[in-house]
Amino acid sequence: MKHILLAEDDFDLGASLTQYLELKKFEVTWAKNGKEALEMVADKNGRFDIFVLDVMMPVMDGFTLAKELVSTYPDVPFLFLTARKTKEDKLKGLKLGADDYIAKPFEVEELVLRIKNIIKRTQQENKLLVELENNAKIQLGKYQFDGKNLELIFGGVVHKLTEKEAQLIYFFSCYPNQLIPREDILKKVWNNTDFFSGRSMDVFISRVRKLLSKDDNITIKSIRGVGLEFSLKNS
Amino acid sequence: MKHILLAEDDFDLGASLTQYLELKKFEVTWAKNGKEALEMVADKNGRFDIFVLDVMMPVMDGFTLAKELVSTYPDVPFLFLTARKTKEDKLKGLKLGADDYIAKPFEVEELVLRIKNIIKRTQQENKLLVELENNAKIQLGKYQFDGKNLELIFGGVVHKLTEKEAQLIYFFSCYPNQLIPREDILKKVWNNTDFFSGRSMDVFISRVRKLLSKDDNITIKSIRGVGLEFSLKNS
DNA sequence: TTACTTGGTTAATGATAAGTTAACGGCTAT
DNA sequence: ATAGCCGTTAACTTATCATTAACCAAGTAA
Repeated sequence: MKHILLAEDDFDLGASLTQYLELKKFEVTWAKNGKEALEMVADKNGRFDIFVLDVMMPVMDGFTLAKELVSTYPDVPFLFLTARKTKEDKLKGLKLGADDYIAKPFEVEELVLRIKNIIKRTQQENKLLVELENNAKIQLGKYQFDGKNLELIFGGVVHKLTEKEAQLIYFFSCYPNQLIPREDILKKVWNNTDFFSGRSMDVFISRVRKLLSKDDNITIKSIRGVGLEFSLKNS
Repeated sequence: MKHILLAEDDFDLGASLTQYLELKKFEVTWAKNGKEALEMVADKNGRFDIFVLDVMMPVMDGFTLAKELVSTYPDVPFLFLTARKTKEDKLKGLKLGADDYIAKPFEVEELVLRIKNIIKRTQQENKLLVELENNAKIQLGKYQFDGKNLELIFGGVVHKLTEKEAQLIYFFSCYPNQLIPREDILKKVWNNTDFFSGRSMDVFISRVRKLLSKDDNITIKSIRGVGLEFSLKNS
């Protein structure tokens, strides 16, 4: 069962969210403010699958809370709930590394979807990471990708990769055949979503395309204004 | 069967780790604090394959425990579990010679992987060490390496090595044809990962390259920002 | 159409990691 | 003491690689 930490000061909203999420088979720990949240997380040594944080809370606000949390538990994904829908707020949230951002009022069903999505993604990434640690080479069409030794192998020929190239390829192979928002890649691989990182990413995508061009079944197509899709047709 | 000493005061975590590790066919001895751990290790004369130590424990903390353990059983690898993921802690751990460092919360699966990795590495190194202790010479391409007598022999000609040169060559020969992170070499050969040790290592790598340059099938190539690869083509 | 945006590609740039050689300084053994 | 050895530090050079810039092509809204 997935364990959610919910930090929400509003009693009504908190109670109904808790109830609904439990209905959806999540285990929910509900903290009424940031300080309480920190204590509850520490109690469990941070063993949560996701943190869901309200931005506006007394005692300690969501942003401050998030900052504390990431520093201690960098591997747990988190998303913000907020009444304000300003762009600055969103940016502030993303800068902290938030995995998502939902503006109140929202449909509970949508929150559940997003939570599920984030947890799924996180697990996906961990799964492949484990595979890599195990020395396993990942098969990408006719290529073999060895993320540990930074190698891309095609027909017995080994091509050395740089770290960033490898990271990007690794990230793509986590999400084959699905649309990946540019923002997500930037956050994960560049830890940064500014303009220049974006351009830098474009350069790397161009390179990776070239590196993987020997197999026609691998394509990286871009969806203007949204993101990229790494397709792997298995012929 | 590999034998793990687990020092962990948290009952829940300790119990679940023990259970999981046993499931993965490890023999687990679980100590609830540092003092108990020392006794248990002494009981078995230190015959463990790895020590897994929680940093924060009552009676005797993980760092103190580790210090005691390395002084008596320097050959057993160990890793730290810790809730805090501060840089100082990590550095403190590495200074003590820790082989790894896992921040809570972690996936149990990840812990298993790291444990396996460390044990594998240690065995790899021990295997060659035994080889050296016994018949004293390792074949490296056209060279013979005698780590015990600090000699490198090429075509009957004996070249005397210094201790560090020998250690480095020995370390490389443990991991032929794979990327070795700089940090790993520094930890093992220099017991230190600071800037100057790194530069010192560069000097030695340069020397070793020269020493081994008479056989074209031996190369030490560096992967910027990551590490080195000692390749041994057998022609 | 025009004006503007987004992304692709290539080349130039600059930061910094690594390579190399030499000088230094703490030991040890004489 | 002192000469020699050896690991470290320093100084300088070279190479690598992510970033930035510059220029293009394809989309999109007016």
